Amino acid sequence: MSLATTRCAMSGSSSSECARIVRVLNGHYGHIPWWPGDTDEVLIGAVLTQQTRWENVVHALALLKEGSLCSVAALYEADPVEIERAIRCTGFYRVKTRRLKALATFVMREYGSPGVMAEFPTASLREGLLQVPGIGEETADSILCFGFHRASFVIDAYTHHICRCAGIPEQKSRLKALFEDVLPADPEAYRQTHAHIVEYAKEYCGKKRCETCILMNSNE
DNA sequence: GACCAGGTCCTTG
DNA sequence: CAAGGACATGGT
Repeated sequence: MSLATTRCAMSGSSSSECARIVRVLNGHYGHIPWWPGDTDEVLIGAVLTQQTRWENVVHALALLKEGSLCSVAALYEADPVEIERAIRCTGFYRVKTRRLKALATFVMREYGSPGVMAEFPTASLREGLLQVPGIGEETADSILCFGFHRASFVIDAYTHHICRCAGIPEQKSRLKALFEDVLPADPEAYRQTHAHIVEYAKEYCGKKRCETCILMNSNE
């Protein structure tokens, strides 16, 4: 990539820095496919990907499909042992099985199906999801953003990390509001921006040190 | 063998 | 409220 590596003094507001991150990453990556798949798959994958590599999640989803367990309705009825066996490769498989059961129970009892859920407003869904044990802010927003195509921005460890590199020391809760204030209303922009951030972080940010946040510290 | 991965919850100080 | 630990397998 032919980007300046000179670091510049951080003089902009957090809001304009946020906008800059969105703009720079979009210019760098353009449109990239991210988390395709139906709503059921996103609901399940959102739990499985907690603190876990996506490749392992893909494998688990394939195993769930083989056992006809890759749907909220199926998980609702399934024997936990069967679920555990399929998702073992994602780690934390006992907790995650409990969380999937809790999520499936919530969806089936409160709505009847993910399809019916889609008729409800974002705020209502978010409030409900956060009541489910094992569904925190990031998982809830992932479900809303990628499963129901809502404009609810996902703040994960990567986003927090990159913002810190860019001189935005805000807390995660505050970051969500910052991005949502800067992004256009189009849910697709929310999806793409999150995708860009994750791709960027995985590609350039080392574990311990982060002298690699080149884009964030460049002049454009 | 050490260290980390697209978190969340519970316990402590 | 911040910090630390538990949950667990798989890749580097």
